[in-house]
Amino acid sequence: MPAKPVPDIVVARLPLYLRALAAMRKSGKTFASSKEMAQWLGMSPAQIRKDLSYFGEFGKQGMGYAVDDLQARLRQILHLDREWPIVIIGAGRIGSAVAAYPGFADHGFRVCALFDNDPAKIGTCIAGLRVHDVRTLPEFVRAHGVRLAMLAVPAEAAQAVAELAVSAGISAILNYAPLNLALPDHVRVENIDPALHLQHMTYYLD
Amino acid sequence: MPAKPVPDIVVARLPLYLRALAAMRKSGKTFASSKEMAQWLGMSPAQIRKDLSYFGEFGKQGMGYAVDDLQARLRQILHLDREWPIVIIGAGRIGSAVAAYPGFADHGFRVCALFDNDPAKIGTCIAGLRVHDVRTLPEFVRAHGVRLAMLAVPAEAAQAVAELAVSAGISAILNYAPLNLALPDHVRVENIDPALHLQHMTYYLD
DNA sequence: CAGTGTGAAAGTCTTCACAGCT
DNA sequence: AGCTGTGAAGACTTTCACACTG
Repeated sequence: MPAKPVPDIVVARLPLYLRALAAMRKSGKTFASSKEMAQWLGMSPAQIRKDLSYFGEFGKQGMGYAVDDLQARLRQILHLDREWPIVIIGAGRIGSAVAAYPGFADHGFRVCALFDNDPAKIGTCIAGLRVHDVRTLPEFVRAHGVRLAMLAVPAEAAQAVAELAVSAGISAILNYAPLNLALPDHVRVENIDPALHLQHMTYYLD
Repeated sequence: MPAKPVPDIVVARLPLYLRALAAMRKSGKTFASSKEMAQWLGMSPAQIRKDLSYFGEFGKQGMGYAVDDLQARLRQILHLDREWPIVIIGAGRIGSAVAAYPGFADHGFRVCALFDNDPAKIGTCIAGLRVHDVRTLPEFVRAHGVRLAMLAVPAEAAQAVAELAVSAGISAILNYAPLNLALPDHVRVENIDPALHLQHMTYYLD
């Protein structure tokens, strides 16, 4: 759809717009201007308009954007107009916490299984989900057409497990392990590391 | 120390360098070149050199950087040469998971208390930590000189609780609630939202 | 008019490429 | 030879400012 290539940084902001729109909707608004959304999100109106303009002309002059409409368009653009199955690899503390987090289901992601290599965990249930042997991961991923994985294993194991996942068909990984995964270019990786954020913030203290 | 103002984006990468150095050290190296670190981190050597040059000349020509030395310098720069007490606000699923995560202590952060407003939780222990009444937060923060907080309350409550924390002396917040906190400029806020990352990645699927 | 969409300007960040040190 | 530190170039991002529209 986009005539010109869309910068990744712009794509990264679209989910924020979706979040702002959800808030607008909850407060009963049917139209939202770039200014209102910008205020809610703590960013500039111009940036929102420019970002959206990469994908089309969604606004009405003098009115702003129709909330429902823009929400639907953004969902299409982000491929959120369907349900995405996800697997969680690693059933330790982080994996369990992530599995129990309801915020994914709310956004159209369905966590459908956990994987671990610890025999003591395999076969048990965590947050209502069965823990499978990680060796059965490829089979499971292929059978269910899973594309997304959240990786919550110890750093030492992460690279090998990630490669296993990718070879089975996983093409996007949300990585909680504190290292850089080296994977083929066609695989998207995003990292989450709270410790990194804390270390960043202490720079500004004192 | 820095003669020229350091871009925030550069500060954000320093913890990554610390992580690379820890890995180098574990594998017994005493010197690390920008090239080696860059490879480990998946970035360019030039960027590492430029980033470090904001803070001084730490490298030895022809050798690279002395691992231990650079590690110590970066720790100083990031104010990680001390222990930082942290409070966690919100003892629900996320707060509990974060409290149990050992990764903070490993990096010099000491989680020292949890706060909640649910009478059923107050007084109990989670991950070995007492859950306090959130109304006693200001008192606690002042008494212990806490500057850092992790915020893990429902979105509706987040802004009010954040203001309470800031008025008590908190000056940096790691926010897990899915909204933009509006706080005075002197307060640093960083956000963690896994759902946002997933929504970002699905753009590139199919 | 209020508010979009957008070129052009300004600002920021990354990479290049090379002098200079060990 | 090998690698740092760094101006200058290049790439990317944000902001400005205004023509245009319902």
